Amino acid sequence: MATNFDNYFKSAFTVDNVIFGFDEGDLKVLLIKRGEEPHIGEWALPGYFVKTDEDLDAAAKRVLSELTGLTNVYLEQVHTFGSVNRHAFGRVITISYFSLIKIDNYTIQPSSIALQAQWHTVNGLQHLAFDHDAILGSCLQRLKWLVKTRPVGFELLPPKFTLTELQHLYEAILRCPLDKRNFRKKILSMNLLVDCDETQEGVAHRPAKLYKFDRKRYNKLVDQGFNFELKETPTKKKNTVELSS
Amino acid sequence: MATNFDNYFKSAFTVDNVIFGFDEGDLKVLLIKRGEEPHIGEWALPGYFVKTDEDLDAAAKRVLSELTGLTNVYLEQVHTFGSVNRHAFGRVITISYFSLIKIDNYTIQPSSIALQAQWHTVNGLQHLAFDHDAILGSCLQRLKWLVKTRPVGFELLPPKFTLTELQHLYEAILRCPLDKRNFRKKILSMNLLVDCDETQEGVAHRPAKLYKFDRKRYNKLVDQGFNFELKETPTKKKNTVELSS
DNA sequence: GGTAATTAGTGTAAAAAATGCACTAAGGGG
DNA sequence: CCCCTTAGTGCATTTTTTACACTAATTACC
Repeated sequence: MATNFDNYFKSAFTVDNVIFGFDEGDLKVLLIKRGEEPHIGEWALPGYFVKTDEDLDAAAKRVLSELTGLTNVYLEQVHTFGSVNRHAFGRVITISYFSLIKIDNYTIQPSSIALQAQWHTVNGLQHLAFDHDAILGSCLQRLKWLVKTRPVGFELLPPKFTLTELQHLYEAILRCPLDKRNFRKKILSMNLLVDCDETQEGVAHRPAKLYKFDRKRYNKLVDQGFNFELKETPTKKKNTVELSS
Repeated sequence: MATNFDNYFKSAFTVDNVIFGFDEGDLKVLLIKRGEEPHIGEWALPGYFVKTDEDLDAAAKRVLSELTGLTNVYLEQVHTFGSVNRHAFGRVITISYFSLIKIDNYTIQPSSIALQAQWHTVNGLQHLAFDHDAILGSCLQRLKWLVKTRPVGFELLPPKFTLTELQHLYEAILRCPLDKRNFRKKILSMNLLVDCDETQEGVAHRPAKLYKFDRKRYNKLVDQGFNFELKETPTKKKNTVELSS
């Protein structure tokens, strides 16, 4: 199909994918070291050009699966960045996505993109190539909002997990401590977890119960428009507002 | 600047702007009647191609000001739509924005875009050109979320307004009735409104007090991370969840 | 085998927020 | 002057949130 837009400015398009994982109590993001100019040697978000006949979501999925081999992953478009000078070699507009993966499932795929892929702890990350700091920032903000609004945390955990692991995940994303009893009460009251009738093994303390996420029930509640909001409880801090002045 | 991306697919890209207004108790959106193929004669969102040296937000602002003459308007990027076949004449990726304007300020600008611009009540709108139904839908959803989260409603009202007008605005956006006493309590407790010491004129009933939005105080509270959440109160409906099965 | 160390798991009371509800007040129109 | 219309106001009940400390189960170590 020859386009009729020959007189209009056209731009190259990429997708950049903020791939989140959770390991050792920390929120991680998968970055690749750039092997070419510009920004050679700097860490960057995995991304690639969108193809002629490819939908945007499909491009994001492709980037993810080329890198990790995973499909069927939580993926969401976040924001589009298109400043005139964001790429030194010409105008490139990028559509940012984030995805949530279970880090255990991740095995590096031999591919051109993935030559230098590595997980990085999100907190305290160095400067990234291009405007990827801003992209990561906006995805983090979205994830923070999402986790308070929908029970997506499960996407980042192995199929069976303990409530403490889940709490640590929430704490890592929200970056605030939560009260154990209140957290459990709230999570369990949603009835989204199924007790596996199993316990942790190989730990040097009382083993915790393992739970699974009940996706069917979740989908049902979503259909009913149920509100999953989870309010944070930054222990020992009042959230009062100055009404004076 | 000659780009280095000659080997990559490039696409034309546009911004589409969902311009919301509020009048006669209804949420409105400004649409234009297409004067050319494809979709000639259908109603569409105002939008235009982004220029070579133009940032995305700037393009959205340009579309808005060419059409309405307004600048300094609430504007937010929402989502990018880029299905391969969304435009019959070639691939066009569009970045959608929405803006909130005070409908009184709107005077149609003589411009090529605006030949056939008209306000339409959002509720019960007919089919729009291209995928503009989906674009409008996502902007509506975002507005709904925003109005519950931030006091942006004021952007749609004249500088001085009554609490009843404000309530009707919220009801129009959220599409549910609110309790008058609870709504007023909640809104006033945020201390964002200033009593103008004036009342309505020319109404055939008890005149209402006029209020102004206190933007300074709002900015202050935003800095403090204050939570403006306003929960809806769909009168006489319990929000209980089935815990069985 | 006993004890120390470590994390799991549990309930209640107080405070804050949300909800439901109905009458009086003020002005214009006839 | 009465009627109509919308403005404006408070309280009691229910629900949600918050703060908080001890016992239980297991391994490691001596």
